[in-house]
Amino acid sequence: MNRIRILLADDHAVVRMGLAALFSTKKDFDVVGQSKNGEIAVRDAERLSPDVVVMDLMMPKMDGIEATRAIRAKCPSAKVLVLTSYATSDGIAKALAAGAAGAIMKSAENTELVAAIRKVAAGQTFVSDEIKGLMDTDPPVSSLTGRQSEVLQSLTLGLTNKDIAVQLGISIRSVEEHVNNILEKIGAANRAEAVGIALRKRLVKI
Amino acid sequence: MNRIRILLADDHAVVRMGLAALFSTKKDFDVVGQSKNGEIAVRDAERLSPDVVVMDLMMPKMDGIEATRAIRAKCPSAKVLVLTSYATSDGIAKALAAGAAGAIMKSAENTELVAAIRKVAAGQTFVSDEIKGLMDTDPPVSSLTGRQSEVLQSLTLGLTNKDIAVQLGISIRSVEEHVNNILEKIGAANRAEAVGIALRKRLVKI
DNA sequence: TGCGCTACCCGTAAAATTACGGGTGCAATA
DNA sequence: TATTGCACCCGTAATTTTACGGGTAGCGCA
Repeated sequence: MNRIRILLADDHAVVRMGLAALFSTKKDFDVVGQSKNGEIAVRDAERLSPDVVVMDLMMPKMDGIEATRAIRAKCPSAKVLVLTSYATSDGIAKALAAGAAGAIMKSAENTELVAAIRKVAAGQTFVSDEIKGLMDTDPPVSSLTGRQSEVLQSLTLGLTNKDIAVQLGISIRSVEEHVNNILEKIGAANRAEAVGIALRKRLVKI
Repeated sequence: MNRIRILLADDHAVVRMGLAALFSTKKDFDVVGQSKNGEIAVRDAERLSPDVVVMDLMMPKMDGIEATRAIRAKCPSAKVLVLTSYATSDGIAKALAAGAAGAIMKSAENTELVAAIRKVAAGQTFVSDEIKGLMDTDPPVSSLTGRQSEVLQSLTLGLTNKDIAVQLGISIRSVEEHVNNILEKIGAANRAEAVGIALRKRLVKI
């Protein structure tokens, strides 16, 4: 019988233990490893070649999105199931674009989680209803350009346009244009709202 | 032998399972209940009179701080140990003010968590070094007045001073004063930074 | 009773932001 | 090759925010 080989990637030891405890009750599940950050997860995935990687999005060293991309590149047979505590449309969209096969929230019931693992292991995709609803009611922002992300990050730190111009070595007028483009793209009426949206949707590092 | 009666309050089933699995390996620990939100935790604490409540801060229905306050009021013999994934100085300070006996991060190692439980069960306080460091490097904001909290919340939503004046039924000039007081109190140079600080420090609901 | 705190009110002026208009050069790509 | 998108540049004007100054009234607490 072919058991599903599972790698757990989460920085919280209690979460890894909980997942391991849950999966140990399923005869067709085999937890082959646990990784406490993204970097280690990538190495462990190469070493252990699991069928499914259960991936937290917020981890130190390397976040779940980058780790997902790296794992999909290095061992394409490993499916990635994103397991997150705070889901944002943009985060999920990025994870799926990076090659994740599914996404589910940590608040999900055990049965749903087990079903999700089986589904992605079978090569199908699985996105929980809760997350689907989120993607519908709050569609992801069309992605920001590199410059826009830099400027948005600076906005959240309270830099004025002049500050940003000096920091980036461009004119104030250009910064104003970047800011206006950001406001339009993320649907903010002003820079304070832009900061609110950026942090709530995790468009920048918190 | 008096085992330590423990109630687990966390909205994530996997975390509750992980904690239960960990504590089941300790002969002096007895997990007597699990609650998936703050409201239920308060009821369960009354019903089960545990020695220690392991309390997540971010939960639906009622957050961990309110739940801590309610539990300390209704059954003072129950010690509360805060277990959080994203610690902020303000959140921890509020939890301790609400009567929590300790605080530790979810990224803590199992041994530290077990030690923390034993310590608060024995009537001592326990704040992990990581959280102590956070409180030192980033001391909590002197608490905002009710009006200031309202205004700060509106700032994060991108309302202009005029909008807020209409919403609260006061003059723009008064709103300006509230905003200035907020900026000074939380150490922000302008409203965009105020929004950034408010959301990063969880001074308002996310 | 006096003190401090909060919630309000008012005016003026400088600074910053936002909203319009107009451009060029460059790189990728269809 | 033509188009598109991005990063830049410039000007003007309205609006908003921020920084000063001043004030009153109510409330709890020492």
